[in-house]
Amino acid sequence: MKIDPDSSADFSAQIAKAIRDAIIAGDLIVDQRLPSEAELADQFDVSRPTVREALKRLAAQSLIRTQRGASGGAFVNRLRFEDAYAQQVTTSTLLLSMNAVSFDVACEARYALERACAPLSAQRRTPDHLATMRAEIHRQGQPGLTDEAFCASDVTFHRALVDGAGNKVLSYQLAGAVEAMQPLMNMITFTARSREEIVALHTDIADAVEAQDAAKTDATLAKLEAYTRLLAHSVVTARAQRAQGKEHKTA
Amino acid sequence: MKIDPDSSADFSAQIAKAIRDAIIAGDLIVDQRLPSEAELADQFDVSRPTVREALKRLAAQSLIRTQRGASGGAFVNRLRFEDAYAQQVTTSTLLLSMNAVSFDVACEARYALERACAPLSAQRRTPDHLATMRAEIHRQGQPGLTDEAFCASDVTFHRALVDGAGNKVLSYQLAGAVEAMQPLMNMITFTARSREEIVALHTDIADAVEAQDAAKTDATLAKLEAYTRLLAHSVVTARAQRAQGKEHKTA
DNA sequence: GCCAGATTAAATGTCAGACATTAAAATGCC
DNA sequence: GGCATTTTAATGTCTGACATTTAATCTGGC
Repeated sequence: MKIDPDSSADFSAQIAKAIRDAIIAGDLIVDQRLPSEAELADQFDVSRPTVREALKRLAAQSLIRTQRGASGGAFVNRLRFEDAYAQQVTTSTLLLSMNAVSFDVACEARYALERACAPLSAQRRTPDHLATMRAEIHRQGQPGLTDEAFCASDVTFHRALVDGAGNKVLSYQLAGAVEAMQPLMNMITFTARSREEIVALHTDIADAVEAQDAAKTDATLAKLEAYTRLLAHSVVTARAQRAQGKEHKTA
Repeated sequence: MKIDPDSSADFSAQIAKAIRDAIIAGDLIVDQRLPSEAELADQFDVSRPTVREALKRLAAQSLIRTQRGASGGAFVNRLRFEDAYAQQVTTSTLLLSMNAVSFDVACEARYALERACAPLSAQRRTPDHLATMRAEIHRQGQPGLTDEAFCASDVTFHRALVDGAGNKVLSYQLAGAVEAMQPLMNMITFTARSREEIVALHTDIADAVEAQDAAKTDATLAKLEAYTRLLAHSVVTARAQRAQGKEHKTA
């Protein structure tokens, strides 16, 4: 592992890349200890602060963990699904907000992926998953719930549906798609009427999943997607009308 | 934004979190310049190296970029889909390899997600996507292709299929699932016979997508998934037999 | 011989100050 | 007014030191 002093990239970025590549290639295995910062500084012929910057880059990606004290150091981290979830959600959320992704595009992606899980979930869901779904449906029906709490419960409901597929890779991939939608969903005002409608659809989904009816689960999810987009569009339309009203006033 | 000197976490981790949260909350907007390192060091009451470690953490997640020189500094980065792809692929690859995810689980997730895209792709694919798919099919039929090159072409083919859906969010989510499978796929030895079979299925998919036949696209993908798993299982079986053979010898 | 407590050592975490390098902005000259 | 030069403000890097944490080691008493 060497770095190029003439490269335009920072030393710390080059060192981080070298170590990252070694981890991906399997040259460094899980729980293996890296050389101490001083030794790495010697090896790469840079100072310790530079090495530290590189290690912090890797720590930010959960690729290593550090431990203080004697027999401490930096260790290759076993990347856990839970760690990856969090990063995925952050990244997905920022992607949507920073790239002006429309509600329709995000919604389409989310439901397309979720419908991919539905047949598997109908087949394999456990009583636990069903219980979570029922509990969230009940919560969603309670009056006095804020829109944010309603959205959060919605996320939990859909995660239970996805987790029902019993495939950790799928759950991981979907975590981003479902949770990243939340800020967009929060723009919607959920009236008593629309909550009623959503709770009814959620109930249909839970029933279909409980009955292990993949086709009905899929069909109901399609309905829910259509209804969600309808709600979002009505928000946009209302907003546009208000804006036009203002325009008339100022004109 | 403040940090807690009594917290068990590093200062640099706390500072990174504070800035990251500010970005997610929208308090810092895209292309906005952060205070200089010296100013941040003053604000948080830490030294400049500590601030730098925090900034490197954020840079590793592509949340900021830095520029040298006068009127340089750290700027909030617009997180691009391309940047996010790369991180997704790295993370997904490591997740699979470090958590001993079985071929079946990964394969199931991948095809479930891909089949979610298929109907949309059949509907919206452009001539460009079809051309890419045809070109890769042609390459896959050429003799003398290494297994690695065959796999790489396979990835390109499937990415064209996914991109055909014309939904950047879907493409982003799928990038990880498809590319992360590559190391697992590379375990398979593709015989002339199996390549022929795969090329035939790919051709069927391209035909179905060109004909905008969503049902047939989906059905053929299902066949391809079944065949891929069959190939993988035969590898596992062969390996087990060899192991048993050895056992007999040594016994 | 064994265990509890004190000591030591090795590592990361943090700081201070300095210099090098870069690139934009200000300046001055013609 | 335009071009070359200088200034300046920022990041990138280095050195050396001290603080803190933690495991291993040593030591003394029983």
